[in-house]
Amino acid sequence: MATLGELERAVMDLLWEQNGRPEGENALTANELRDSLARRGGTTKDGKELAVTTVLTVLSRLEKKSLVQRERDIRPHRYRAVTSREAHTVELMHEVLGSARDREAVLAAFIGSVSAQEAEALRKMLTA
Amino acid sequence: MATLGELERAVMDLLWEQNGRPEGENALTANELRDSLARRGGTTKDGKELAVTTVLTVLSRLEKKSLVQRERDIRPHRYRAVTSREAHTVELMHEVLGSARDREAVLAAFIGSVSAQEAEALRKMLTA
DNA sequence: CGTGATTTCTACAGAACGTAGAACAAGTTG
DNA sequence: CAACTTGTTCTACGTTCTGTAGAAATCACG
Repeated sequence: MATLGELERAVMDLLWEQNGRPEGENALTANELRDSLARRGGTTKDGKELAVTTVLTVLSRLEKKSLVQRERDIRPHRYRAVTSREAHTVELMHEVLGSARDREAVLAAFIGSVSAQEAEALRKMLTA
Repeated sequence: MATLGELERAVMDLLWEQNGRPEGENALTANELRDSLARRGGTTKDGKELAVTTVLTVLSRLEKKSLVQRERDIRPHRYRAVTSREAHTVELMHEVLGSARDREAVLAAFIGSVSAQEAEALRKMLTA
């Protein structure tokens, strides 16, 4: 499955936060990401700041996974998330669901396992 | 995430298939599993049959992950899945959903992404 | 062309998983 | 009980994925 590592996840979170921001403002550079990560107490597991190359490596891997797209024409390359966080989550849910034989049975169990409020919200969405 | 490897998955699939079978009949031994895997063309990636120890190792790992429970008192230990395949899938879906900020947004997108039949089935479940 | 900023390559350590031999335990049989 | 047979546990190695980053190559600019 396309499950992300801790750092990859942190990077994606930052990129996803940029979603919705005006065009040209929604892409970050490796340095900006590195700084944001540091601020978030994110840093390294031991506490020191990450090296930019580390962030760049992660970004490359995320690009290979088609989760990130980068602007190569400008000099400090800028990176943006390809999809929204929600879309990505939904994709994962489908991946999971896809591994089931009886999809409806899973959906039924799933429905029965969400909170009452969420069930109600779902009902409205479906009957609307 | 508690994502399974290919072989672990294959083993779980076999164990899950035993679900619903009469008590005492729903647990398999390592050898039975090895044979079933071989029959399923499962075998090794190169084609030969798996060693029983391989299956046993995987079973141990699955036990550690609380996906499998084993009867230690009888001699050829017998293994059974702790939960149903559906329950497990639902659990995974929740894990995925848990990583979202806006759960309802995800649910909404999810609803919009399932087939019409499934949406209809969901609607019935929720309005029933 | 030299320098500083950026990116790409290469590398290594740790975890998870596939795979299995070696060693150990237990039940069976003469 | 000793020799066997069968099953289980230990230990180990190769691969892939992820975190982490230095070294080397590339760029833009004065």
